[in-house]
Amino acid sequence: MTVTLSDVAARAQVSPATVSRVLNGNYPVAASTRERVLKAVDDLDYVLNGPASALAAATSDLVGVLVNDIADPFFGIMASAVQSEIVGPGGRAGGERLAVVCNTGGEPERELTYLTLLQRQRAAAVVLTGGAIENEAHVAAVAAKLRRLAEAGTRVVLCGRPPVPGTDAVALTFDNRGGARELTEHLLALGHRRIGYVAGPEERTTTRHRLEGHREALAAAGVGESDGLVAHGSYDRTSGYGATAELLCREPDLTAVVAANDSVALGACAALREAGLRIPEDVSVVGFDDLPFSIDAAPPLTTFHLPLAEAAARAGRIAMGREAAPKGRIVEVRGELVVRGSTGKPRV
Amino acid sequence: MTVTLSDVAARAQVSPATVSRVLNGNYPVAASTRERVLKAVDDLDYVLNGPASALAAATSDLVGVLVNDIADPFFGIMASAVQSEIVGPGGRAGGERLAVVCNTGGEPERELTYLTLLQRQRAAAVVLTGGAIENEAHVAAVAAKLRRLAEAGTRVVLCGRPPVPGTDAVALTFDNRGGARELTEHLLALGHRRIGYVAGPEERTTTRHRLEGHREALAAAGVGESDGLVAHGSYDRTSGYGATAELLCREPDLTAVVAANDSVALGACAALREAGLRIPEDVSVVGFDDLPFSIDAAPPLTTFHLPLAEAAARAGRIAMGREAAPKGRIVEVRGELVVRGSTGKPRV
DNA sequence: TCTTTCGTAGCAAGCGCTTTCTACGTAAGA
DNA sequence: TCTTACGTAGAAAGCGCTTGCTACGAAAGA
Repeated sequence: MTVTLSDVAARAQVSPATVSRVLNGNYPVAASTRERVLKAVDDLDYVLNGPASALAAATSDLVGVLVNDIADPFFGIMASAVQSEIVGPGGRAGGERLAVVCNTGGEPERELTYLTLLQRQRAAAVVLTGGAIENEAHVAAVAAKLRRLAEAGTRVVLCGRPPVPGTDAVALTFDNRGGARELTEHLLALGHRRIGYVAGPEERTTTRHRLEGHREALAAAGVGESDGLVAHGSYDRTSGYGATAELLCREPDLTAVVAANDSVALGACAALREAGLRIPEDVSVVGFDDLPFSIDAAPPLTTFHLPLAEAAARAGRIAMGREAAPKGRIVEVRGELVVRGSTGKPRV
Repeated sequence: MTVTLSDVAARAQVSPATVSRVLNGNYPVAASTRERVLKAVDDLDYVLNGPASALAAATSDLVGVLVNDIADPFFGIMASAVQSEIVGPGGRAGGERLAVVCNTGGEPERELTYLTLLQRQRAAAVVLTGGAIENEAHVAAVAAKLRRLAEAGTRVVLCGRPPVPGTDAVALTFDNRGGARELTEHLLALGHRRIGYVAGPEERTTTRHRLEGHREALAAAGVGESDGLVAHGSYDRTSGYGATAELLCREPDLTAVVAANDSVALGACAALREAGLRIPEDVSVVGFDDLPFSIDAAPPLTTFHLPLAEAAARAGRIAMGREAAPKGRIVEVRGELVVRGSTGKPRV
């Protein structure tokens, strides 16, 4: 019923082997023969059977991309960049690779499940994005999985995620700690002393690193930090809104809020505004990531720019073997402080 | 080297057939046997070979999702929703399906290429999101491809995309025309008469429908529309910025701008503000889609809310056969006008 | 007691492709 | 002229799984 290789072979009056070789272009075939085959392919509207091909050749053209939440532009941008780099070998028509995007929702089990599913598909490569979950058992499980994948020939690259000890997965990390430090230093330089911090979910490397950077800056400036000034939440706007309202309750006279990321910052702004506070006259706010929308916020967000697309593109290229892995297999991607309208001197 | 079914079979002292049946759970196996098999699977850390399984069973657990741009939350939200609904049959552990997200960039060839790639993978289903390209040849080519896919047993669902004649693909369409009409009616009701329109790219159904809705409203109100008031661009912020600046040049005294979508509206706001105009005191702005960030814009955007996640989730369920297709195979998803701070009465 | 039925398990034939190895004709070297 | 080499094509053996069919013992019905 569906057209197979041998149907094409029959029509072109050659053996199936020859058709396969024409299609893969990895073996010399006389021009006239090739043409005949190509014509037959066209006539019959033949499409290769991927699974059969993958089985026989023991390779696949699937590339997995693990993200926490594809609806979040932070991950969308990276997924997009990875995808644009995973073109197939030789650039042959139709020879492209397919990106399998897996939404883990930040849940450990789903992360492992998807890794197994990708292993089952014999994925050519896997790119893991976003911060990792900090849980000994889970980290060990992930390490084991990544080792298995690597053994099976799947290239593993981490993007914006800390290295996984015990594996030789390439890691492109983000300077979360340094970025947070710069952001807080910026606020301190403006004269702020009572600085609230709306953190991301606990047990996440990204959350911890950013919070650590913040604390480093405070400590370096000799500013004490009361526990009352840190609230945890998730990485979305709603959470930023709620956490900020709570912070405001605990410490009505804070003059600045450091948010875990830009979305959270937007939520924080909304909460602040609702409390009758102006930004930045009454309270300064900073985000993190510099997602596209942060420039359009009211006021535009001071934040820490992360070159997400560039980093992910590089991760994609490394995953495809089109770029050498950095020496040491680990490299930190630099970000940059972007000062916009959401920060200013504290009210007196 | 890698563990195969028969390795497991050997260890569990059963035939490969039995192992397969335990794993698929589609054939009675004695509890004691099953247990033995499961233990062997666990001991050997066995992972099924997806391609082999797909070949033998002539089915796959891949679901394609075509999007224009996964970095755009409009598509990210839909992709996420589809993905959350494509769980496998019976909810068996590891029995989940994988979402293959294909970024077409709105290019016709890439759309076809990806469709072919998904056909090659024998995808279980394909969900096409976003507006379609209006080009006779392309539409015909897509229709042919969708027919082929359907023949091969791949379920095809369109989400936010007009039906494709000549196929029986289920279509969940968005009310782009009606939404645009409501938006413009809202502006007209406020008293606006000189309304600029920043349209999306040409040859796109979404662009055309929204523009038509806008014109319908103008016509119904007896307001003439000069060509000078419409500018085309892409669906992003930058484009909205540029097009608005241009519009402002051509018609300095316009009092409202209708944008093709929220991102474009944000760009429009930026251009307006740079021209020294206040929103909405001097110029009102409306977006479309009601993406999460539009509530945080300055000022919050009046826009037309599209239930993207709900629609895409439904599309996913229909694609998986977990929900019956709507009768007629076509249904229009309703949206809703959301009035926020970016619109007001025109200046006098 | 003899058959029928049921519950389990194995055999073996593929699924559609890739690839090694072999074969064959012709051009080049001796 | 005879060999060697080369370029090209085919035969056939799998790749690792699924599944229709057969087989066989035990329970149930006659």
